[in-house]
Amino acid sequence: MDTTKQKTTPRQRILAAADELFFRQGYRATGINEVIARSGVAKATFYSHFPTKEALCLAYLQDRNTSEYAAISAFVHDHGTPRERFLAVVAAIEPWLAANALRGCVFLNMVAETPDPGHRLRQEGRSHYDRLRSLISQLAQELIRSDPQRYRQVNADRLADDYLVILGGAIAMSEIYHDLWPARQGVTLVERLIS
Amino acid sequence: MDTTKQKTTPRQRILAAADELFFRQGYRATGINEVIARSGVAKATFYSHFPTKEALCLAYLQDRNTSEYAAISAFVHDHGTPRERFLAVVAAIEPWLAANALRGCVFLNMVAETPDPGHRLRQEGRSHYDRLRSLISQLAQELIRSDPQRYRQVNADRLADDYLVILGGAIAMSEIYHDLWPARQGVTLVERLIS
DNA sequence: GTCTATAGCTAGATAGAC
DNA sequence: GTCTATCTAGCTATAGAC
Repeated sequence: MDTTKQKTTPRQRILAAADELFFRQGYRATGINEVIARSGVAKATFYSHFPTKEALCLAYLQDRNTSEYAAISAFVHDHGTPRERFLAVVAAIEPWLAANALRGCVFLNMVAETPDPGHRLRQEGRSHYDRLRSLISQLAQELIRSDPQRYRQVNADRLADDYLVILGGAIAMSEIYHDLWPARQGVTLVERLIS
Repeated sequence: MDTTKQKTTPRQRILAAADELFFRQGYRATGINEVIARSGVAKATFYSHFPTKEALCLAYLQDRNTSEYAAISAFVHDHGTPRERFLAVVAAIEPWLAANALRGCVFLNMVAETPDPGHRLRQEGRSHYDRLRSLISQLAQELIRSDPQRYRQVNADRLADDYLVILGGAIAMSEIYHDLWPARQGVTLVERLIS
């Protein structure tokens, strides 16, 4: 049943239901009827907002892309020093995974269900990690500028590539083991990158 | 019985078809009828070997677990020095992903389609990475023994945890980007672990 | 073992009354 | 916008003739 308030628009309720069900159960495992039932809209209303299930999924991924980046940006900028901000991206993984029942990354899970590399649903995942990579690269540059002598041998872009691999591994292995130790291991690995 | 008359048994053909289709398309996206058609067996024959689709999937994952570990072990032992053998595990990722159309890891993809942490299909993935972790830990111990002075501050188990996160990230990010650069980045990251 | 047929269900998507 | 009814297609799994 629908627990959201009546003041939300049908579109918002549909997207909220899709976000929860697609994330928790997976895309193919979730029927469109289930999304409709949970969002409390009529079937015709759903199809007036989204022509297909895939269109809904794309909108869901785009919303996730925006909201997750906003959340991680906020988390980063809650930290003071350049070193803390740099580490904050990977440090954010552990609480985030814990709050999401260790279901891993929306985009990694989506890619697993979407073999075609050119598919629009996959592109959203690439976009997500590209934005994270840009953020990390920026933070790396700030870090280098904060102590040019110490980090004179460090290349920001190369560092961002390393960081991204560790970040992805922390998420993927936490999902495999259904445990937070890989997320914590990821933090120490990134710390070592700049030690 | 004379097994030379028929080159492959129905069970082998079913498993070969499942391996290709489940891996390429995903588990839920693949219908059991498709598996049956491709394996060239009758429907009743299929159900005499496997009671359910899920049972087939479990057998497929178990076979993959065995064959992939055997392949990576062989690759490792083709290398001479302890350092080369240690690096061989992550170095094997790039050619392996290339040979598998960058479809990533069977077990990571399976986990994405299986939310329930206690599900049998998920346990096979944990088992796979546990075996890799044991192998890496062994190779780390050999490496340390080969030059105790140089590696006196290295802990084999801790090193294996780090290695596993990098390995997982190399695979996951290669799948996201549909590109081999994360796999190559993984090699340099592991090299840095022991430098 | 093979083949066809089909049960029983659910999926995504549409139509019509209100 | 809501509701019910329905279409077509596909799914997993079973049954029966050969």
